[in-house]
Order: sequence, then structure tokens, then C-alpha cells
Amino acid sequence: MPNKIERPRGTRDFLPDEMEKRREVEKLMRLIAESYGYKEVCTPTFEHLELFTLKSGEGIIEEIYAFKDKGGRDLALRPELTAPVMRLYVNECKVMPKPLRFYYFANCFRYERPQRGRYREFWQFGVELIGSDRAEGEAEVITLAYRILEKLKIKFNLHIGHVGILRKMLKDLDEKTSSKILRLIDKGEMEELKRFMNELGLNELYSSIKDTVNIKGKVDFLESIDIDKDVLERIKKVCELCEVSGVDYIVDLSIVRGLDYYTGIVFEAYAEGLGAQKQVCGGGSYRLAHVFGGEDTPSTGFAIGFDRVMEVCKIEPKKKLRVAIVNAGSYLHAFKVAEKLREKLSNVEIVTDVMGRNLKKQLSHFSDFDFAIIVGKKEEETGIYSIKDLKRGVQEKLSIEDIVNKLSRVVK
RNA sequence: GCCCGGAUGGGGUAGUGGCUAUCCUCUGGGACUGUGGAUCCCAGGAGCCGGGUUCGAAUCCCGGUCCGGGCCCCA
Repeated sequence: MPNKIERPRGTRDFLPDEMEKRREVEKLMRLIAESYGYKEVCTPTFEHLELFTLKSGEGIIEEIYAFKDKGGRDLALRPELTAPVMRLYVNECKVMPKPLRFYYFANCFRYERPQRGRYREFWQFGVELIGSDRAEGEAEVITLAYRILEKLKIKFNLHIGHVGILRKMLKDLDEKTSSKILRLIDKGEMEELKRFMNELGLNELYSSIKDTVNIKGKVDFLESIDIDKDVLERIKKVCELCEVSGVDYIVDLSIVRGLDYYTGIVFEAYAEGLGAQKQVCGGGSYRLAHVFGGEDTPSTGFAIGFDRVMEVCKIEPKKKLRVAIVNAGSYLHAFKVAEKLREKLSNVEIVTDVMGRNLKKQLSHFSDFDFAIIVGKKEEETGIYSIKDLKRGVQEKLSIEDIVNKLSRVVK
């Protein structure tokens, strides 16, 4: 036997049961996003490498699947979708009336060590609200993310922060230093941060950063510390709107986010039961359009880690009604009956035997179906078919029309 | 990128340096050519890959691949 060809590392095959569940969850996400007026967009699976290196943040750049095509162009499989969607916006939608509400569901690629909830090909569901610079927009996006996770019956915590506070505190430092400080805050390595800032003689700044980062709770906590007035007003307003829509949150100013393009409100959601891969959603306000040659445009968005959500989501798809057309010798007629029923009934699975089994074998094979319709010479002549309820074990004789009526009633 | 643990038919497993690799499930067929899930019978299908030690390796050793767990990072 020749060697079996295996799946590449970090990729997955999905069997029907799992696909069904994934489609069900996807459908729910779409439905909720659409109920907020968001419309689906789709961008290419690969883009110019530059799109992602321009502003994505160090971590992601190292993980990019990059390659040269036959024309020598530097291309990359998309590691995320915010940059592609903003590129699409700049290319095609600049003059459309604002705001634009876009959502996407697509696969992304990152070269990483695979683990539970972390794959080299993974799916993201996300939205981008383009053109609004206001708390109303930010609150809408946060609420939408919250609703989706809530409707999927996931247990999670939502943390809301604002990168403006820390950015402002660090504004007098050079970019390299401030970026290192932000990274240490993001990792929660406060001891290392203390040592680092001590070396630079920034003890005073360190202690105010420490105070800021430790703030966790509802909005009112913020009153007690000395932060930028405009930012405080913004956070208060966003939180107020979130509370109105029943969103449960924690203000957490330590949220920094790995992607460099965030400028304002940021938020993350953590689900229970996923270990180190607990972050199921991340987002915030950013400015990216001008980087891709457009006008400076404020935007807010989030991305949900679809595969992580699937790990903890309890949603079960509704089982379809399954009907077997069992033939007693008359294949031709059985196929005809099956086709007629498929035409008349929607959302019902209708299956015939294609293995040449005898009657008994067919019934045995279809024993976990809901109904069996027996089609043989007698039925072909009279037009009256035996329909057997396989779950209850009862059988009756009906015409095609009556069968259609009966099954339609059961579907409801 | 770092640290650990694994890998035996499609799925789940047993076992051991030595005969034809165990059991369950599964799949196909038969008993049974007009009525299912039971039972019995027959058939099918496996030691991740490469190298080493050995008379002999699925078993021991080394390397690789893949999976899982924990970090890092992130969704």
C-alpha cells in the first residue's frame, strides 16, 4: 500500500455531524449581525503581504503564511480580516454613505503551535462598523458581540478598556520603549515592568500605570483615579449605553491588544473552560483606512474565534425528518416516488437504497429513520403506498398526496 | 519558540523481545425474495514514518511526523 497522505499540521477535516453544528452556529451569528443591519462582505483568501505587515503588530507578522506567486509577487494567506475589510473599504466603498456596517465569516491562517482551540487554519466571525467616531457606535459593536456569545449560551466575561489612557501616559516616551511597556502590561508581568521602568528612572510613571491597570469593575471605579477627562467621558458613555442594552461587563484598563492599530475603546471576551485559549472575542476602535491610502476613517470592530466558540457552545442543530423509500423490487418506481416527494417537501431528507439490498435489509439499514415508504409492484399498480412510522412501529396505506400532507404536518 | 505525555483495523481497546496480534464496535454478505433494530454464521480491516540494537522489534534505543496538555502569543 502506498503511504497514506495525512492532513497538514494544524488543519482539520469536518465530518457531517460537526459541519451541521458549525453551520447552525454560523447561521445564528449571521442572523444576529443582520438584525443589527450588518451586511456580509467577502475578501480574497490571499492578499499582498504588505497589507498585513504595515500595521498588524509584531506577533502576527511572525506567524504569517507568506509566499511568492509565479510572477514574483509577495503574497500572504490572510491572518485576520480587519485589514482586508478596510482595504476593501478604501478600494470600493469610500464614497458610500456612512456608517457602513459589514460582517464576515471566513477562514484565516497563522503559523503557530497547534493546540486545543488553536489551529493553523481557523475561522473568524467578525464585524466592522466604519465611519462612526462616537460612543453609540462602539456600544453597538460591543452589544452585538455580547448578544452573539449570549445567544450561543456561552459562559463568558466581557472586559472593556481604552488604550488611549495608557497611550497618553506614555506619549513622551519613544515608540520602542512605550511599545515594550504596553507589551509587558498586556502580559500582566508587572514585576518585570517595574524593573524595566526603574532602570529608566520612570518610577513615578510606573506607579500611576500600576494604579490604572489595577482598576477593574464598573464605571464608577474610574472616578477615583486621575485619568484623561475626554477618555473618561467616553468610557462612561459607552458603558452607560451597554448597561441600557443589558450587557454585563467589567472595566479593565489593562487590556492592550496585540494588534497595533487600536486607538480607543478595546474589549475582549473570555470563555470558561478553554485554558490558555479562553479569549473567544476581541475588538475595539481603530484607524486603519489612511494606512491603506484612504481618508482617515474611524472604525470599530470585533472578531470572534469561531473554533473556540465551537468548543464550548452547547447549541444542537434541529434534527431533520428522515424518510426512506424502501423498494420491494421496483427500483424504477421507487426513484420516481422519491423524486416526487423531494419536489413537494422541503427540509426533509428522502433517501433510496442504492446498494441492491432486499426489503428486509433495507428496513434494517434504515432503522434509525423516521419513516419508511414501501414501494413495490402492488403500490405501483394501485398508487397507494404503505408508510411506516419507524419510531412507533405503526403503518398505514396512503396516496402520494396524503403522504405529502402527513409529512408536512410532522415537519411542523 | 519552550516544557511534558502519547500514537495498535473506520472508532474504542488488550498484550508482549518469539507461532497466524486480543476483544468490542463497525462495514459488506448469508441464514431470511413484501416488513426494521435481536441472534447465529462468513468475510473485510491495524502496531505513524525512517534508522539502529538483535538470530528475531509493534515491543528496546535514536531521529522525524502527527495528536494531546501546559507556557508564549493570539481568535
